[in-house]
Amino acid sequence: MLNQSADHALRAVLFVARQAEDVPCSADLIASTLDVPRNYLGKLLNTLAQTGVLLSTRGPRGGFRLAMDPASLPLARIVEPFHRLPERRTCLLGNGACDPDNPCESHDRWQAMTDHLTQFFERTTVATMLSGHGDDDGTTVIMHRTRPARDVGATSPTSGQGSYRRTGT
Amino acid sequence: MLNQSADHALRAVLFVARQAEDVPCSADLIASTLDVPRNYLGKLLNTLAQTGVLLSTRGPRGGFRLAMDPASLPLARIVEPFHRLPERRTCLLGNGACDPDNPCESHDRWQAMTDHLTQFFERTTVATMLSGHGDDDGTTVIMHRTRPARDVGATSPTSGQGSYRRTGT
DNA sequence: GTATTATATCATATTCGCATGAGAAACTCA
DNA sequence: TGAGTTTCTCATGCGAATATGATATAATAC
Repeated sequence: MLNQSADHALRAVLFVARQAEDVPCSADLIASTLDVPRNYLGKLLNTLAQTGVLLSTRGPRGGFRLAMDPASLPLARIVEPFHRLPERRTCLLGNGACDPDNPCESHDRWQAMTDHLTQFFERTTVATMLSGHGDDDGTTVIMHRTRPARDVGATSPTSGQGSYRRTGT
Repeated sequence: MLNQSADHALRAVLFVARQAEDVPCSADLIASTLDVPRNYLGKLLNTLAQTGVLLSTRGPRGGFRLAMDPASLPLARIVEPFHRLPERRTCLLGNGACDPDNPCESHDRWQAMTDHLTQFFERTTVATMLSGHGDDDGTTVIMHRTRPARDVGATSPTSGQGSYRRTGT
């Protein structure tokens, strides 16, 4: 489904999101909880911090915490740096035999499937994932981004220094 | 979406399925058409033959043809030897934190997504993929298999020696 | 300001999917 | 039977993803 890096990243963020907001999780804690090699996870957490998903603080009582409201954080934002979601342009028969202007017989069916997949990652937020079992349809669209915005930087959260208000829960 | 091997395999089978039934396609032809390295594709075609998806004949005018009615051939059957479809048992939070008896908060949502994906491959047949654009719902369930049956061997087709009757078209 | 804790970064090892090449085996046709 | 065609099989190369280890850098607490 996802490659290992994306999988680790997603699970790490969900873990961090479940903790109290202002208590950072150390990479050590996350790594041992998820049973992922320490240094390897460190690198993943690092890129998550660079893409503005997590905030990192060094030193004692340091660690990682969410950089934004989990209700505004689609899974795609977490996953994209590690795992390319399928592109709309080419379908199964790819190379020349199929493009949007001159689609092959299989194009529509294949694209319906990949679209479903892509939209799951784009529409599902961290908050949704933690909101219990799937019988409420909290999967409202939060943001539509066509391509990964790589240079997001630590986008300053809505209300001051890393303290957003949790909406639901 | 799929790894390259599964992708090549799928496209190769679709290509073969589009040809006349009794004229085998040589690996050379398929490879050049799909723009895939000859020997690499050969190995893929070989395992497709071993899993009973294709029939291979050697010698002049030899090559590969479908081993069964395309309407009875779900994409999963083609893809499984090369690409593991997601398993139902473990979800996102995997390792111990989540199992079917004691699911995590994210379990249902994640599983709904993976189920959708898995069912696409299990319910969509080669015939469906070639039946034109996706507005008819020809995706009726053909077979339900929970785990890959690796030792299928060349399951003798329904009506004698490799000559099935094509249903639609 | 020094010791401690933790992230950041670099260099390197390992594993696996992808790919290549050469030769063996099987089949057809003349 | 022998030449030609095609799949089959084995051995090997290559590169990216995964993983490890050591050191540098930053923040806190005393």
